[in-house]
Amino acid sequence: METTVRKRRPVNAEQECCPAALATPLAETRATALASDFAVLADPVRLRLLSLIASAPDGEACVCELVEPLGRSQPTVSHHLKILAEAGLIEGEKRGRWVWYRPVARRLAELRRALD
Amino acid sequence: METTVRKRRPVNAEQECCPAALATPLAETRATALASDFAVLADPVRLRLLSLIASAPDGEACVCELVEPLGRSQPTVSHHLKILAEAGLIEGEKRGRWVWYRPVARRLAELRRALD
DNA sequence: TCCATAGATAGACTGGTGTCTATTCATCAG
DNA sequence: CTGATGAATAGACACCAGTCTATCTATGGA
Repeated sequence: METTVRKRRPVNAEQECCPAALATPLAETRATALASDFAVLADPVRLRLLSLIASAPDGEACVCELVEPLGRSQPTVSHHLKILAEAGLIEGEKRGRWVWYRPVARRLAELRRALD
Repeated sequence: METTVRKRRPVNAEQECCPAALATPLAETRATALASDFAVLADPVRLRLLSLIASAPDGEACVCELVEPLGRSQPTVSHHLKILAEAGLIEGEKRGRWVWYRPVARRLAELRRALD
């Protein structure tokens, strides 16, 4: 598994990747992009999905493990996973009949930085 | 102005105020609350309002200064300010005919922490 | 080859949200 | 007291987003 040594970044990666968004007036385009990212997080099901995936044993979880604890239908869960993936907050990998999702730490750090 | 010495907190206030939300499976109630907070940030006008207020000379701005740069009607701006204030992300103070808004840093830090 | 199963897609329905105009409320100047 | 102005509220409208059921696609076992 190459999850941890993906690209070899220094510890202060967040400092170089993206500016603190609130320290200076946001341009409309950047505000729109940021808002789209936060909109992805603005749903309890997706937040729980993220937390379930991030806290899974190997840092990844298959869809079959996610449907039941969420209490939503399988298509609904699939729908939310797609939204998270399109936002780059998770990424999926198909292995056999199962798809395994894992969080994209860099993107989460990016959003965290935006609130500085 | 008592903005800076509001309650006297140590520097590591974020460590004690709220757990990292993604490190453990989120309970439904907490997920719902967090989602509501992110929903407030999921709008470009509100993000620009936050950035305008946070980057204003004295860390505060009156409504009259915000309407024009946003290109939205005064009631629309007022509407968004209300949403930000109800979420506790900003707070307003009426002085004379004007209302001055400033960011609530503690709340922003809280949300930042939630993405750990 | 055929069936069972994991997951994605399609389409419909409903509730919520951003925006506006019109109006009201509050504060100060004269 | 009265008029002007900064800000909030009310109500209407259009659009988007979350959920479901039904269906389709793909993979592996027998």
